[in-house]
Amino acid sequence: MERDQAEELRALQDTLYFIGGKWRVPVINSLCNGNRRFREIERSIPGITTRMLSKELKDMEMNKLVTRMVYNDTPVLVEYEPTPYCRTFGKIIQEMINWGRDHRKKVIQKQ
Amino acid sequence: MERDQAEELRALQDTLYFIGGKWRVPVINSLCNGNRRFREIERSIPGITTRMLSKELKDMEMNKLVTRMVYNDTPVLVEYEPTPYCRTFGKIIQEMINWGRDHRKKVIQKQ
DNA sequence: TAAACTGGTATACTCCAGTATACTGGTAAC
DNA sequence: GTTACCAGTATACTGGAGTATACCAGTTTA
Repeated sequence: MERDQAEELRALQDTLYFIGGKWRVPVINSLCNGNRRFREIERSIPGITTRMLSKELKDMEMNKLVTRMVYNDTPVLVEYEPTPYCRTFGKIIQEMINWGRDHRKKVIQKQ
Repeated sequence: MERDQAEELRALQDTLYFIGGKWRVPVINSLCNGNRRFREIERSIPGITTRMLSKELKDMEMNKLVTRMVYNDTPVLVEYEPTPYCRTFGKIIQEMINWGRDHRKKVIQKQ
């Protein structure tokens, strides 16, 4: 049986669309690494602005990648919990980390 | 030994940067599927324009992801050959295809 | 009591990735 | 002789992703 290139391309493009911008994957990664609070996530991703993180988390909440939990202690405590669905990105992210690592090695080697 | 989150993030961001825009991954995928000629690649990726494909292939040539071969028959024949390095993306792409497929299933299921 | 933390929002701006469209010069098929 | 293929280039335009910066109200630390 022949592989359906069109179907594969669709699946691929769905994933790329879902990943979207510059910050989605790093945010997922941060959550999967155990970071939960807003400033904690922010600090774990150098370069991201509050605005972008805020947008990203809202978007991810709508897409059921993250659950926003508010605890009414004083001061109020907010935690972002990655959903099981969020964690299904794990393999892709791991492959990306591996590739990036090898790439860096290769670049250093060349110099 | 503790995992180095900063190092992992760097590797991840390197990969994301390398992937760059909307078309890099689909083009790599097309090449890895055996498409070689300009119009052939173009047709295999619905929605891409000649301009974007041209830019992408040039960029990929500079980054040693693709080799441009010109055969001086008449009419001139041009072929784009993916380098071994290009093929190292295979795992990431496969994981992306898998994820996209599962995602689609999940979405259809919900309706 | 001033500084620094929390979890964000508001406004303004910029730049370039991606789109749209037309065109070229040569070859080959109908 | 006109339509269609090949492998692209040229020009013009735009939307929105991402940046920069300031601000808020409350709390805790020095």
